[in-house]
Amino acid sequence: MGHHSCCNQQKVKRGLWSPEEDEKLIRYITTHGYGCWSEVPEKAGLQRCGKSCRLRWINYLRPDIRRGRFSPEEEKLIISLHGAVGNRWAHIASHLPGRTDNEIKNYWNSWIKKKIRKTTTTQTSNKPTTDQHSQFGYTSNQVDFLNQDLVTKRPLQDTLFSSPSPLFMFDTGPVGLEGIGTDGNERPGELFQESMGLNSEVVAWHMNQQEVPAVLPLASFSGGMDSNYLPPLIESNEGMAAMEVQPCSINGEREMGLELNEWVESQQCASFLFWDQPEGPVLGGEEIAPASSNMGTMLSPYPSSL
DNA sequence: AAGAGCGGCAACCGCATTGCT
DNA sequence: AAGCAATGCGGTTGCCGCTCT
Repeated sequence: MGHHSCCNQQKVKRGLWSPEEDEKLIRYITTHGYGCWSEVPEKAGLQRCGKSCRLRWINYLRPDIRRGRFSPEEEKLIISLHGAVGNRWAHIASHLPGRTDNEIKNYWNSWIKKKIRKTTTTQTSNKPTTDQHSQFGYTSNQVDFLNQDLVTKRPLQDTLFSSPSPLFMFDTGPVGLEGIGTDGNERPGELFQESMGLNSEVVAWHMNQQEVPAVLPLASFSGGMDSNYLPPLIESNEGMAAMEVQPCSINGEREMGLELNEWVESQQCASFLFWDQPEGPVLGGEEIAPASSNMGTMLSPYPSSL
């Protein structure tokens, strides 16, 4: 198609929407719905193409839209989901109620990249420290991964969703990975890098137990999922997106004295990101992220490089 | 004060996908 | 099965406001 059929009409207006146009579109959609977007402009008295109307409604005018700054929890969720599915903005947006793909895409392309570059610049001249990363809300392992993603543009979802291994594991325990590692000095970034060479993936979300009581059987995640699959999110009582959880044996393995990377390997896991740990120090006494979140610890997985 | 540079973001473009005939 | 139209999606553009010099 050279031209969009919906935009073939003459004198279609382009550019920013005026308040009057917005009002017309809102009035029409709220009374008639939007069964066929190509019919909307004419019926609503707008000199726009249907596609433009749809975009305007979905991204800015629909009543359940959520505007304003992204919360730390949303930001973390975006980064985590982006690591899992790549630039599939609509997919990511589906896990952030009220947010649009366009908004998330813009956010990623400006704010998050800027943060990462800023951190990377610092990193090149100085050995990274926990403080440097936590000033932006990222741990070193997150930054490492994101840098890699930005540089290589590797289509991560290909490896993630083609893996025969269990893709998702969940830990409802209040301490999760606390104490994993035998020397007491391991940093999350090092653990992350060490685990990058493995060939399978796992998603492990360690959620706050009080907020996320639901349990889903692990088997429901381990096979037959289509390429669009992500575990379902549920709403906590604070309005945050949270993932349903399933107990796993992290603590048990820790008690057996395994290093985390060994444990990861034994579980056919590839890599992890570590989010907030509001319970206090973890991983050998290191606080791995600023305790700014009340979301609980969230472990986000990334597929290993092949 | 003014203009150049930059970044954020709304909107567009083109391709992919879906659904209908 | 093929063709077409509508919709969905991600990449990109370009305007506008802010900051810097």
